Amino acid sequence: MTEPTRLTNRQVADILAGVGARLQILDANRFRIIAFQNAAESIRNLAQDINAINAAGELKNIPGVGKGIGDAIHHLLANGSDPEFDALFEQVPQGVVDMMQVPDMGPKKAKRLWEELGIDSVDALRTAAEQGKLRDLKGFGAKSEEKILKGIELLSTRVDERTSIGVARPLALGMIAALKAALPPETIERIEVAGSLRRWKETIGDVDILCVSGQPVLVMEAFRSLPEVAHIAGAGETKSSVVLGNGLQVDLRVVEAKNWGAALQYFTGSKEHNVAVRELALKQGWSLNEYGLTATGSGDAAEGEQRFFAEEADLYAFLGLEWVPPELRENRGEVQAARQHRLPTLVAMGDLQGELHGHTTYSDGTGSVAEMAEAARARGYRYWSVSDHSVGLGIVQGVDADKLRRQRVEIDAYNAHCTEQGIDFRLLQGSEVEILADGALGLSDEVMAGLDVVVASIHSAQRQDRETITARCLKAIYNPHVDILGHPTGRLIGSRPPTEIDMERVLQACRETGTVVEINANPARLDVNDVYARRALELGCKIAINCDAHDVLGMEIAEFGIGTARRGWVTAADVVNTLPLDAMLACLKDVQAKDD
DNA sequence: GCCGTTTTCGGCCCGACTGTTTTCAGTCG
Repeated sequence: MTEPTRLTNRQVADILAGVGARLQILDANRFRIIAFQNAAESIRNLAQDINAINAAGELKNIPGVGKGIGDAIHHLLANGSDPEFDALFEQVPQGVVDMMQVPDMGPKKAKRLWEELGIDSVDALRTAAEQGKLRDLKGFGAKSEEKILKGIELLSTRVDERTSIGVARPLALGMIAALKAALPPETIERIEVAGSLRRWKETIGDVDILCVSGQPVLVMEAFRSLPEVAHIAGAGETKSSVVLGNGLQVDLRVVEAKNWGAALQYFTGSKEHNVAVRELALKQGWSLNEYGLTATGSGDAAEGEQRFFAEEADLYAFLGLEWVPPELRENRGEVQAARQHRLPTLVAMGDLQGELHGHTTYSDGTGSVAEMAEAARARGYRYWSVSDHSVGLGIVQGVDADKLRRQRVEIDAYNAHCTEQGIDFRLLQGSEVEILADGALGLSDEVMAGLDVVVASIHSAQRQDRETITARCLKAIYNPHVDILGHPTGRLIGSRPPTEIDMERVLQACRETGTVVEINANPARLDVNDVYARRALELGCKIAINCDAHDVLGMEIAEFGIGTARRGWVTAADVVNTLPLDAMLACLKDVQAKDD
């Protein structure tokens, strides 16, 4: 019996989004459209495999999935297709859906161009615009053609539509610093990044900056004159949009001090979180916008009465909510938790006591053992684990048992120096041991037993099929000497997709064996991501937040790991490297085994 | 089509901007 090809969460989400887009073009009931879009987004952000959820008969537990969409997904997974969806995909060509990628081209325009001029692809759209065939259509003019051509151009030049937070954040902070420097000190009263950057999302669509100033025009002019600006996309009195050389769009909005709370809330998003908050406000008789609350007349306050909030927390409190940390604002249950005053106290930078995964010149790092130790101490860490690559990783000169012995001497000497000087710091000896293609490890059990911390990671044969790579990883997890699973999915944001590994089984095995799950803080990795981190907690796993530093500057990125952890609802108590040294070591497998 | 601190029906967020318009529809964030 042959099974249909197994659909991934992303594929199911894409199909549902495709259905939503086609319903939009066909001008279906707008709430039905939203339902498909919500379900697609919900499944895209799911930690568990949709097939497993389906097998357990729990599709309807997915937020946004009810009977109708649930049944359709069931069909889709069982047969590889759904008759109703197939008909929709047949009716509206993919090219017409693609046309909606062009800026300012929505479903209404796409539909009319398709129906009235037979345009059914972006290419056909370009040709028609070039030939001036669009201006005859009611509602279109020469300017529309120009705009469409420009939009198509933009589409083809912009390869990645989202920018890594690792790139966007320094750029945004740099622009804020430059803007302050360019203006008299008192011009800007407050300024902060908002949007997905403030939420520490792993990729950023565009940068939103919010500021309070009594002289908005002055601020706008200074902003548009910054040297990074390649193109000015919009220039209003309180709002400007610019595009930087790398294609990143940055929006700056100036508001009055009394609107700061509502404006910061509004521009931080996410859209889904804001919708949930506004719905809640409406139920209490208030309409919420970026300026504040306006009474609708359905509550106690007289219609039209306004409330302003200098701080975000005041707005949340007025609605009966705890202040929601930006990282949680994704409408993943945070509004309800805030109502019940049961939001978690998220892990913060200051909680980290040390790190358990980093490299030195013994493998592919550029800092010596002592240099890395000094850098760790400068950050206020109490411990840092030297975990160079083991043998088995082809491209890197790995560390074998012999080299480890020499390294141990160096580490012992550094620790002795700390003891003499009365310095409360301890270097640990570890390894980032290679999980080989067959699941064997790059070091023997005997050697690993002599190490303080063992991180096990996959760097090769990442294209193995789901079953193979999962079994390979499980073998490492069940090894009694492996303490931490390093960057579990192997993804590189924007350049390499995650392996096909079955994270649900991996996390369950980590829970069962007491293997710690890493959040690798490298902004190109952020692995595990926010969603898997939260799932790991649900299953009862422990987390480690590590920079995987390869040089002394490599420890500066810890904040990205913290941001990802916070997005995953992680508290300090969930993270082993927030513990003092002895308590942290007691969480690791080897020590537990020795105690037995 | 989904959902429930107005739960099995009747709701479902808000404002700015743009281009083509003489009052607005469409798009976006």
